[in-house]
Amino acid sequence: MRLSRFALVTTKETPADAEVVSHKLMLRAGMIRKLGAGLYSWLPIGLRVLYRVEAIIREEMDRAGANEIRMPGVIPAELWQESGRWQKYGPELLRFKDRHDRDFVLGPTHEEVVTDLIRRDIRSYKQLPVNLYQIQTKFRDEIRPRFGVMRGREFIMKDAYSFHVTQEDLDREYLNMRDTYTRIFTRIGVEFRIVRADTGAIGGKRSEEFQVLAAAGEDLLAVSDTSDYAANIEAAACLPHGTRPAATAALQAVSTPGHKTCADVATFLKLPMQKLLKLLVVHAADGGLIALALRADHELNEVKAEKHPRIASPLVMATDAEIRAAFGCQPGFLGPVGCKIPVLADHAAAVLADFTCGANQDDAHLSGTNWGRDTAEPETADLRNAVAGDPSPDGQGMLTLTRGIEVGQIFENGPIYTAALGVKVLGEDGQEFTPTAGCYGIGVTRVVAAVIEQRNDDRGILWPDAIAPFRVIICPIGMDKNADVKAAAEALHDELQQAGVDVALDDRGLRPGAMFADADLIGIPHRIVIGDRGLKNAQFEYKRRDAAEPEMIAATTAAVLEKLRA
RNA sequence: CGGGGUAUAGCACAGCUUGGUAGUGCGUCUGCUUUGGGAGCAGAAGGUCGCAGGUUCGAAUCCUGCUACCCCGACCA
Repeated sequence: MRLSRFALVTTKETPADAEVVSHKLMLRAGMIRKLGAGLYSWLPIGLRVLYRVEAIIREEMDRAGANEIRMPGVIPAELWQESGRWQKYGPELLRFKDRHDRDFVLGPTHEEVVTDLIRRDIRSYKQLPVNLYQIQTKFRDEIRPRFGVMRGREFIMKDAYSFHVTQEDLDREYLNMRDTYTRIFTRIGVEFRIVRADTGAIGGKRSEEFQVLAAAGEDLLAVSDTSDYAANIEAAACLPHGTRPAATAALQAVSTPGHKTCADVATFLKLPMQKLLKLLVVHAADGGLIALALRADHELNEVKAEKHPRIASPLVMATDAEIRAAFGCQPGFLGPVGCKIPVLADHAAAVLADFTCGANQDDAHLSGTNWGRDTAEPETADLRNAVAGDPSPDGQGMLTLTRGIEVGQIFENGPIYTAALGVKVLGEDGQEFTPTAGCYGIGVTRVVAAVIEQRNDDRGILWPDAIAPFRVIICPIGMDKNADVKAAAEALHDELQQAGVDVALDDRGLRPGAMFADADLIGIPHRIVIGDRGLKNAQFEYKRRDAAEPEMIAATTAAVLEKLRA
């Protein structure tokens, strides 16, 4: 490819609204341009990277026995109503009507559509298992799109769905996909970690995420410092540990006028947050209210709360009015003593003794509070987010927290969608049964951003060879003035191309500094500089993008190929 | 959805407080010189100042409404 004919626009300056490195570099390198909030055009240089990522995914999915299909992005609402997600899925689901006033959604994921496909075409157990995948544009009306392509509203996803006769076969395919994803991300050349996950909006039982470790990541991960345990904070269990010390202090009212927040009360009473108990009030599963007791320094884990049988799902926090009706005071002064609604205590909160909590009366707290003595023994549950230093749930080591970018997730859905859509297949025994299913996603556009987050320096991107827009760039110096340089550069370009190497020739006639700056910014892994200086000694200059210094090599295509192979 | 902010040339910004006919840098174009890490000089093009109203002799500037975009938060006990 000759850069003079390639639509490439790089910039020295970064547009004001880019915050994270990958977003800045993608804009500066001319990979993407923004159209609207969370909506991006992919320009030639960016598209090349995207296609390479897609190609690796296709190869590995096909190798794993999956079949590529393509479903529509626009889906009739009926299917979503049938699965129940028309109601369950929140405002992230973009809904609209056609000219006949019929409801449609812009697909954020395609369980319903594939399941419908299966329902129509799969008649016999002999047609199973089957794994269908597509690489397609999805739309999710994110609350807050940000970080460029990392959290866009429109994005490209590889989504795969498998259907099985038995749970064992689903387990087999789940592991098959786990291996496939491992191969995909390894080939792409990014460092990742497989992490236990919550099943979220998709639903189902077993699930793991593929996380690219990066400081800019939006997900918090809890990782054991000794074992291989790793989980998304949403799914990291906090097991009960420690026992409650005996009560020593007497229950005592303390005046805390206007001190509503935990931090405020702790400072005012000169107490550590760990000795303070907070009460959050949420809607209960039975339609009433339920109070959740947590240590003041801990955070409620909404995912865990939602799953608790006594708590309403989705989680709804009580309003100030509801709290006043139930407690007779404002939030900020709530406590378990004399509490008229059921109390569910987090394991860590339940082992507190002599703690301070709200007095259920405005401007007052209670010190020296003890479970069992001043209140009933609370029912306990795991309700909080793990924090650094917690024991690892597998009993080995301590948890540390790090950030990650979720680039893939695999699920065992089980029969939820097949049952909801009434998929019936004839079994070996002549009886109808409902197949069980799994689904497996990769955020293709996000992978591109995640790789950049992990691989960049102050000059630009450092692409791994596998997904670089070009593997090698030729920078001829003074090409327009020097016929030898021009001839050598063009010959090398043509010969590399014939050898199947994806090569760019910078024939734009720029000054050397500008050429080098662009090559570094765009992140091309290998660079050949051809100048009359080197040519006199029959030499090219070769530099790896990540090497400190260039080296001189013989001015032959073979010598260049040798370097590319290394 | 709540809070905050921004909107002026392709990009980044100044000008607005105190109303008077729109500017800087980068980029782009032309010419000459230059050519191993984003060149120098000279010249040039490019703006309905987000949109709609209002105030005023006069509005980028003041007022009202709208729209778009960005940031923070959505755990608060």
